[in-house]
Amino acid sequence: MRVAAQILSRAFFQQPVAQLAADLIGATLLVDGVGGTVVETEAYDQSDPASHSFRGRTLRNAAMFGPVGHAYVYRSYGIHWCLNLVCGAEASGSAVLIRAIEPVIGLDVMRGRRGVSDALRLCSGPGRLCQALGITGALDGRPLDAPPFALAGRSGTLPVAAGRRIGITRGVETPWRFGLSGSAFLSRPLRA
DNA sequence: CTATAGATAATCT
DNA sequence: GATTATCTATAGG
Repeated sequence: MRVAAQILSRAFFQQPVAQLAADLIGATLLVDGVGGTVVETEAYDQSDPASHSFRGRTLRNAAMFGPVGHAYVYRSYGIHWCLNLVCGAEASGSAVLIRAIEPVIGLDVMRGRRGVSDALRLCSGPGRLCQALGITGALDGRPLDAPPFALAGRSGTLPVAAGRRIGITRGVETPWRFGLSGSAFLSRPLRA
């Protein structure tokens, strides 16, 4: 078995967005040394009516049309920050939303930022994990292979399940939500 | 356990 | 003026 985690290459981010979203399950994401294992993602691309990039480039979603392997961070419902990883072909407007991670490193830091002690509620949701990891709009467009980010791929094969995305009103039929089967850290259970 | 309201601001119609 | 890739607190079964 492999011990050291792989640094993710440029080619990794140039996969089709749904493939990348599935392959990110099990990856390790850290911000300033705080974070854990990705257990839930959703894919969005420009042909998808649920995507921020659907109506073309705007000031907010500019990072989605920038280089792959960078972050797209936006404010949701005026309150929360949400983290995406830009991917696909260059300037294609594709990104993977990170919806939940299993907290592994820096639990006390995350508890302090979140004001919650229960590990199951620390990072189980896109807004929650951004608060726990200290992700804000200041990180929008930043490369994922340089500080404060650290991202490493999984080593083996994991049971990944797909389902419908959450919180959208258009494109609901597209099964582009992916999660680690059976994980207790999903924002919501995945049903087949 | 499920259901619903309220917060809060950029973007879109 | 309406909508939104959300979360929390609170009320009810």
